[in-house]
Amino acid sequence: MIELSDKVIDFSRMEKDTPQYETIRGHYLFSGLTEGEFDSLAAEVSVESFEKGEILFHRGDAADAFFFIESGQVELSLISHDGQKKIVEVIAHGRTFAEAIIFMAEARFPVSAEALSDSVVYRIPNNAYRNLLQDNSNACMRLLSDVCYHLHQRVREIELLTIQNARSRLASYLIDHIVDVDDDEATVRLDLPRHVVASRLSITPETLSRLLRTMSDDGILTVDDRLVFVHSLARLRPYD
Amino acid sequence: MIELSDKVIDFSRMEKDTPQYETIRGHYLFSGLTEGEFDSLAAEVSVESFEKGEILFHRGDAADAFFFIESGQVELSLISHDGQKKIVEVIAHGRTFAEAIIFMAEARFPVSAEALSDSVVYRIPNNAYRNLLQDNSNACMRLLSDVCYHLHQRVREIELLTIQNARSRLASYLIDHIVDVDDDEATVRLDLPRHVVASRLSITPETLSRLLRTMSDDGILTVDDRLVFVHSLARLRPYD
DNA sequence: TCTGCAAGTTGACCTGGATCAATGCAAACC
DNA sequence: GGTTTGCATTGATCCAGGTCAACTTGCAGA
Repeated sequence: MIELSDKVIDFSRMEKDTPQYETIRGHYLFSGLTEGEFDSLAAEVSVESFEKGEILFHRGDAADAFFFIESGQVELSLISHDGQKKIVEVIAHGRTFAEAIIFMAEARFPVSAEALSDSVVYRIPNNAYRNLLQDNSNACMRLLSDVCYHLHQRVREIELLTIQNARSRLASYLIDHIVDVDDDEATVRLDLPRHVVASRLSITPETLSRLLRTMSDDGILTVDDRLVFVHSLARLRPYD
Repeated sequence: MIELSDKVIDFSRMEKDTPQYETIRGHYLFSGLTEGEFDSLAAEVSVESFEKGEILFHRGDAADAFFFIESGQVELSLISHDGQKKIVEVIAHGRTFAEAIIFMAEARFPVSAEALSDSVVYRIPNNAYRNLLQDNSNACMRLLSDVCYHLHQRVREIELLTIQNARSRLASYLIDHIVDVDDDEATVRLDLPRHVVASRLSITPETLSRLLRTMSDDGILTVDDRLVFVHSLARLRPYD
């Protein structure tokens, strides 16, 4: 980690009316806490900056904290012995990640995390947060439903990987990233570089390129850099 | 569901010193409850019997309860539009399933459940259990770590599906089902029919058969019905 | 004992998507 | 300006694993 000393703020003394404060305070993991609870937690939070490509942690590292992204993007990935990488998820501003390890006994990160762009994150110690939950069943329930949501997302991904092919997975991805719908047409914004999208879909960049090509040739959609105009949602998903 | 009336017991009046009572009481989701809490929960639990092949629920059904298996086996599966089925998990005696939906707002089962053999299950209403958690942070924490465990299992499965091939997945499966190790040798017991194992590994029965054949031809292992004798764990996993 | 019927095996063949390699192309740098 | 560097596209080829079909085996029921 590179300490950009002028950027690293002392979290516990953060002004309470800044947008940064508002964002994290509004996050569902913290919005249920009282002012006092949050302040005591804030005293233990540290702020860290990472340059694009820097590793926040490796899979298997001891996990004693989770993270909130103040700015930038972080990819969570799995890496095989022969160097292959699969991006499980990309987390951006205002979201937390690795919060599911708060409750693991012998906690180790199940994925690796790498900054996709220059990023600033808040590191929140598991202990500190866990102590707060001890007598705050409200926050406890929120965390439970958060973790359950993640669990279902993973089940959905397993479904996409096993009983759907690359073409269907791309269709699902496009539908998930629609920014505007008009009846059977839609506009999709790909917020990530092509090779990252490909990895999320567990395909190669070549296959992604070819799939978009053939869909485009078939008149189903038009690609303009990171914008995709879907002309027929019906034809995008033949089944369902 | 077939009501095998002579088998369906009134759970709330179950004798407290039966093995059935001991088993469910010892389950981590219930062991943290006081006698009184458990009794009030038991009043809402119903007992249901299913014959082999019967469906407990379909994916997408409204989910207002989770289950504890008293006897038999239940498969959790995903089914695609064209009828393909992928078995996500097989649950047997003494374990719960679908407990992760307790906290979903608009709760729907993310998978389908079917009895693999004749089974007796206890149906536990979400509401009843959730109410107990409200002021029992101990039980709450247990559930949290349970759900986190499942989440990590799913992440592990995604890893196996994306960055490992069929051969490696089978190796992992065999290693997970070892019943006895002796240095570099091991005995594995396959507790499920071949085609179920295949589905769990997201391969066809044909491929499973062929993989075992070639491993057997290579002298890595010997297959005797549902028993597999691994002669070299080292050669089973070339990497790792 | 015969007669399904479902599970498992084996062989022949096919195909979706990976791999390898060449090219384009834009931003970043000297 | 030119050069480097890294992502994206395209074509040619390959292969793991699926599909289809034939055959075997074991067992449940009449």
